[in-house]
Amino acid sequence: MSDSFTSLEQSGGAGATAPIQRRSLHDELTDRLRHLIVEGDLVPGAKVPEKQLCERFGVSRTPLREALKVLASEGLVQLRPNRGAVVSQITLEDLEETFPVMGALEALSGELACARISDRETAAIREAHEAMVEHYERGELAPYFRRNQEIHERILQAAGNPTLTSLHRGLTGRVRRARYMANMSAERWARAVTEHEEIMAALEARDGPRLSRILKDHLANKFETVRAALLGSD
Amino acid sequence: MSDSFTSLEQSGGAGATAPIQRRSLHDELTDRLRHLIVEGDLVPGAKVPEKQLCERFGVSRTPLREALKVLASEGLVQLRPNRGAVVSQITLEDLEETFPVMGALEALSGELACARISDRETAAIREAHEAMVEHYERGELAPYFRRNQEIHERILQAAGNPTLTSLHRGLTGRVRRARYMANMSAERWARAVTEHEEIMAALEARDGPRLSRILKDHLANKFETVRAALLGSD
DNA sequence: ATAATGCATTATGAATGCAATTTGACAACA
DNA sequence: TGTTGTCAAATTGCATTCATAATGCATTAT
Repeated sequence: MSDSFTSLEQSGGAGATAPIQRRSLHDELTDRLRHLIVEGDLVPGAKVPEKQLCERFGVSRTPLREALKVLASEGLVQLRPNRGAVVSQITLEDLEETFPVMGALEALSGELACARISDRETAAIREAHEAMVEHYERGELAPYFRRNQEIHERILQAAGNPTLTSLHRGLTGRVRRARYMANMSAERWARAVTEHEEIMAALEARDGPRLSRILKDHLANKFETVRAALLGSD
Repeated sequence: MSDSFTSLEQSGGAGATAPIQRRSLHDELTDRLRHLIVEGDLVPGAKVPEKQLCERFGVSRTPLREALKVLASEGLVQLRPNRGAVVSQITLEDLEETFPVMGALEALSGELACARISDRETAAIREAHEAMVEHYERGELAPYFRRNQEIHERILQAAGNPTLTSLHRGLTGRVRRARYMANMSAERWARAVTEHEEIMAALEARDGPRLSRILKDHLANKFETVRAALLGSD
């Protein structure tokens, strides 16, 4: 039996024998709602009437409410007893406490990644890095941002620590709604690219402590940018 | 009207006019279930039939299911579509990835705490520390453990970063079920107490980087103990 | 005119009901 | 003997229903 399974596994190729994924409604809903919130389609502070969302998604209230509970535990919405859910506001204070934590997590990811990453993956990240630099030189903000994000995600991935990845993802979701990157000054942008060069160097040298420090500083700088943008716009 | 309210406030005494706290069932249930799991009353790997729990708590399935969703998002239970929930197993691999993350978080908490803690709170922690040492000298494991936990929680608290506290709490919950501290050797115990002396010293000196490093190492050592216990018992 | 009160409407919290899926047992068959 | 197929019981996922609290509005009193 183990044999037949193995042969199946081999002949079928990657994923062919993976369990067909039949997602439950509440699971699907959770993802969709999270997406709506993270991408800003549901504005912070807005009430989230259950009925309206039910009609929007064509489901009953039960799975929707289950999804809301999960999102509440992630901090994306707030549930006020008997008074419904609101999309969480993200305040400067929130960011002030979120960034150091993300910094600590990214620092750890750098440390772990250096210890475990393969040459192959390093090369892949290098590739993403070059692409990102090109976008920078052309002044293409959105593609730059995507590549940037990809690099950080790949480092996280290379750390090989799902718990770490998951916590980081949660914080990213909270913060992403505050996309003030558009306000990024030319100087800050140049500086960020420089920092990324350093990140690549440390990664390719497998210098964990150094990468760790750079990532932490990188995030701290990023926060300063965001803070400046926030204070400036108010 | 403001007058009468004020007088009510004053005559009623503390809390008499405070909003009566009405927790929703699912919220209460979430806490209770979490407690059952963290404290090991529900053994890892065990199935969690909804009906049985409903009878146990005297509620219907709706709030119970909502609670399970939340616990699943915390990683305490696993939900298998159409197949119910099981209490998550905690494997050595899980611990191996959880501890470094906790280490990073505690390190950050040390850093932040040193920057913000008051003399008053430092003194309170010192008090807890002395009490813990006494329990150690008397060989009272359980009270020792409680004090130990109290100290780490107070440092977390002193860091003044709810996000950090919350993430840490989540990980603690996962790990606490693996209470192999009873297997702690005399040497390890002595070493742990020494480390706590160092923690106190660094905290009282407001030496953030040093406290940070000590906490990280402290946790790494703790993990080694747990790992040894795990490997030994299998 | 303004503020307070009572009522109707609406939304949320929880329970129940129903369809679909899984599970376990037992029989048929190679 | 071991495998496969079928079916009943149990369990889960979701929709619906009922109960309770919150909200909006009209009325009334000051």
